[in-house]
Amino acid sequence: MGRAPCCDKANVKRGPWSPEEDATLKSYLEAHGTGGNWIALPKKAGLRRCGKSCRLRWLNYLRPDIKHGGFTEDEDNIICNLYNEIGSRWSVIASQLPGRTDNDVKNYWNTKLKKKRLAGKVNVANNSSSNTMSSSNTPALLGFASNHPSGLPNLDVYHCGSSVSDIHAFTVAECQVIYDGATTASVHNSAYYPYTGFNVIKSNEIDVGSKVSTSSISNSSSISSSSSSLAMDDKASLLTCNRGTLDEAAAIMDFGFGFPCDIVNNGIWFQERAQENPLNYGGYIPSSDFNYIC
DNA sequence: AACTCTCCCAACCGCGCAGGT
DNA sequence: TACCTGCGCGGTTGGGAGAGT
Repeated sequence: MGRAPCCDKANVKRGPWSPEEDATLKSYLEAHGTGGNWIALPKKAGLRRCGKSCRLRWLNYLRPDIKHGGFTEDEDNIICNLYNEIGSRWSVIASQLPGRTDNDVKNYWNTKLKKKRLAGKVNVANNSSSNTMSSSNTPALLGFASNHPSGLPNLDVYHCGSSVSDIHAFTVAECQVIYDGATTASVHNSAYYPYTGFNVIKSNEIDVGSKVSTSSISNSSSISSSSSSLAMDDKASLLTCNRGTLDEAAAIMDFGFGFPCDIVNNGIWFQERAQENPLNYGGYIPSSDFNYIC
């Protein structure tokens, strides 16, 4: 026996929505919300539509924060980079593009971007030498903006150049970690990590000895081990802080070569974070969401 | 002008999952 | 534990619009 239909298809209208239906649905939702039940909604709103159809119409078209119109080049690049990383998880990709829906992104990919990408007209972050890091840049520290909805804590802080596009390899001597000391203990349990002020830990307070085996992770690309920078080779070098509760959480990660994060256009892609919280944020954080501290 | 082809996107479909009973 | 129901997701389709002949 097949699955029961979600509604009585003989008695619901299908096909394109009329302006009157749009207005009815919109005014009902603005006045009453969904009530947590899309299936019952059309009857309450006086619409001869399937609940799923109402939901789709609202989410993909009527919502006030929907952005209609063409995609920007930045959006193209974000989509391509995320597609490279996670494939066709359109809802995850769309969550990184404010105002865009998964349907929008999916349609755009299938009709335009796939071809554009094949033609080589979209920048895609990869492990090539284009991400070569220079250690001669002015050191800077980079932390997440306060209350970032990704839940990523401020105490994951990264050493970089003067801008995201200028992130470079850090040397052991340059290592610093900044963290929010006040709420460290709750970081793993809190979706929102309140900023209450940074502390700075000098490099001599960091345990540089620990390495994390990446045997369960696909081989990452090699970073030169001959420089004074941290070498990754086939391991991920994490500098864990050895101060109490920060021991687990505070880490400096190396950049740009696949694991654990990549610089992508206008932001940074966190492979591990994507796995932790794939449904909502996908591990991509745009550069505008970072604080810069020199 | 008429017809055909291609592109685009709104909408539909069915499945997997989560939550409730 | 099993079943039911609703939600959310990704894949697919249908038809309108515009381009090409």
